[in-house]
Amino acid sequence: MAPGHFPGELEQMILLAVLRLRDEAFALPILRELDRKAQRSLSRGALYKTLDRMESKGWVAWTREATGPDRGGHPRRRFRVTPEGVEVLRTSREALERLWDGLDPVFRG
Amino acid sequence: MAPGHFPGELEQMILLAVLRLRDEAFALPILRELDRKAQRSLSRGALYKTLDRMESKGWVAWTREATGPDRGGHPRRRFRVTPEGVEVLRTSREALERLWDGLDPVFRG
DNA sequence: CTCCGATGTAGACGATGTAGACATCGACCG
DNA sequence: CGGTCGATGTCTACATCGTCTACATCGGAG
Repeated sequence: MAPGHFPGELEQMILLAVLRLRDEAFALPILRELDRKAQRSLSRGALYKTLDRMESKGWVAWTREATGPDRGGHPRRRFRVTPEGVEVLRTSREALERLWDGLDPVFRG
Repeated sequence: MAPGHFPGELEQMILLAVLRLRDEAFALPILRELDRKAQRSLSRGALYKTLDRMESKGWVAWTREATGPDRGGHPRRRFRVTPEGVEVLRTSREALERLWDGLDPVFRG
């Protein structure tokens, strides 16, 4: 998209969580990953909303997985990051990287 | 503040630009730094709005610098990041760091 | 006096972040 | 069979963030 288009703070983290989970990127696992790795807890509604918005921007895509192993219920959605999604993530990371670069180490923690 | 409180994408970059500029953190220099280091261009209005919001959250503070060296005009505002601001920046960076950690190098660029 | 450049401020609005209520569908338990 | 529970999804409403354009100020240059 537009070169100056950066993903939001939450979008970034969700994109990363989906990448990390590879073929296990379903809603609940994503929530758990965010909570464990980033101390970032949010509701399912918030997650789906963001995921849907990113889908319309072409950063993620998904497929319905017909009913899980044993548990019944709605077919769940398996998410994946598109090449465009990887690209905006990379762009964002590089920008942050350059801004942190050279900063007094006392700020890094 | 609240443990789950992360700075927005733009807030993060502005905080970093202010840190980088040390005692030269005035509006225009911040805009230039963002543009050069992060290819992130925005209007002055957008910058001030964000800076003001961060002030009310206690992440930045500023002082009026009585008229510059020679140029006349309004006294300009010199910004600085507060300890709280440094803290949220650090938290955010660490979260992102952990999410990127271990990801296939092909995603990093 | 007027125009200009460096600043700041105000107002409006679209985009992002977030929660909570509500709906489905099997499994399991009387 | 009816009720409850857990894993899922969907929808609505709202708060916060990101952004621009227009407007106001104040010296210096013409």
